[in-house]
Amino acid sequence: MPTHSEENYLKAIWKLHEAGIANVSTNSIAAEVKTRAASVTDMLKKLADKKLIQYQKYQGVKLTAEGRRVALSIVRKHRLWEVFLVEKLDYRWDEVHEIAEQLEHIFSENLTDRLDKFLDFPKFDPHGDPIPDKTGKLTDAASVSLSLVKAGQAVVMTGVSEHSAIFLRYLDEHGIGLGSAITIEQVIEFDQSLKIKVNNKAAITISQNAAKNILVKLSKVLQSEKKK
Amino acid sequence: MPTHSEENYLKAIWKLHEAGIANVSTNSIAAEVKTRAASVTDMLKKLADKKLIQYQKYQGVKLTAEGRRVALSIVRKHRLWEVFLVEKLDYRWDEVHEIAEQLEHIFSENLTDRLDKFLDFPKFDPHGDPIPDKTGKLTDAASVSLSLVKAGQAVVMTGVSEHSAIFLRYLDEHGIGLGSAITIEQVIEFDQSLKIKVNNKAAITISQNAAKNILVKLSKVLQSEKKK
DNA sequence: AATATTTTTTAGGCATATCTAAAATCTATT
DNA sequence: AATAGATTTTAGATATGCCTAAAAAATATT
Repeated sequence: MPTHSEENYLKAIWKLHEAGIANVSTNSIAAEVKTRAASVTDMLKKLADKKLIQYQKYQGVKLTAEGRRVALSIVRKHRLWEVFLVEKLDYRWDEVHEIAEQLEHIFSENLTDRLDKFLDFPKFDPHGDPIPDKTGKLTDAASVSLSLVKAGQAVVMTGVSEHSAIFLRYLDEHGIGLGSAITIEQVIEFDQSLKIKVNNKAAITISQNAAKNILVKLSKVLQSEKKK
Repeated sequence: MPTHSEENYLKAIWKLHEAGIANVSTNSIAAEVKTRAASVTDMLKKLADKKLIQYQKYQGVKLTAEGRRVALSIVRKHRLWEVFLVEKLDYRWDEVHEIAEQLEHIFSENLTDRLDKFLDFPKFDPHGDPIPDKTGKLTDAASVSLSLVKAGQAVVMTGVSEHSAIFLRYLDEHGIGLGSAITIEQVIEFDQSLKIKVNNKAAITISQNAAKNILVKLSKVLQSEKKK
């Protein structure tokens, strides 16, 4: 049974890998788990001993099938608890991360399954991230960054790629949330900021930096998939 | 902030104290937390340094006010989560202990309060044990009105449900106080008044009205039933 | 290709929490 | 009051997980 710490490292490696890095570096892991590179090296040796990662000195790491399984079970729990916190305990989407970081380590597969059922088998967490199923499969959001969408296009918001509370509150303040219908009125040439309409209200302007971190879907297909 | 382990020790000491031991012994703690006496001694030193217990070598331990506060917050969380597991996730009352042992360490006072509200402020956990409120107060589970006890039963007085000076003086005059051992000799059919012995002195008679306002716990039977 | 810079690893510590074995202390009995 | 037995504490290890500082290796720059 992996320790909390081991689980955190596996999750971090999974996240980084998910972000597109094939061989995850020691430093990037250190940044992700908020520790020092030396501590990461220590842990990598242990995880390699336990066959949860493939690791060769100076060459970065990859999850093994078993390591990936563990990582996904943590991600599954994290995201399910986030749904619980928001839907049942009325937390806002920018408040749930720290608590879910603790809850994700609660061990009982049966508990996870019952929670899943209690929440009516949600497919996405409050930030639009997909929740792995029991077997580790995850529905691909197939979303694209709002910053890549052309003027005139109508899209639906499906998620965020930046999860900080500050950013989430920024979105709240601008009336932007999961499922929001967004129309791009204009892409300002000078700084690539966007003039957009959210749910057909008065147009607002958001920076390119903000747009980069907003994930959207071009069609309206998502509406049926999304169960709130 | 106490560690998980410190919290477990404080909870164990609280439990043992609750069971009637004034100065809790090292061995009894070792049995409760399932570890060795030497490990307990180590931890007792640490807890004493942190002023969570009063500890003198070879003399047993007592919780300080702060230690009790911590212990009760753990007990509160444990029992609230047990209610959640049984009422929301359909667990049976004999299945919830291990999972609640993990959940009780989740830290967020706000989460605890929201959970409490979500569960509609339960007073007892699925085993009938009282749930401490935010301030650490707990309703005594075992307490029932003396007027509901059958003839022949031996009980111990635990409280009153009527706080007037007149009533309290009445109790004083009859030698009835917290901790008094009361035996019901006879329930008089005509007016439901009770013939009782207090601390094995000569039998006295009290009215049904008085009996109604005296809270007692059944001294033997209930204790064993409680830990099913 | 040689050197400078960055990244990663090693070496050596520290704190937590546990253990066994032995010593110290308390308690109960004769 | 002396001693046998039980309890508790100390001493000395072990494992986890973190740290800093220095060495080693990889990468970038000239």
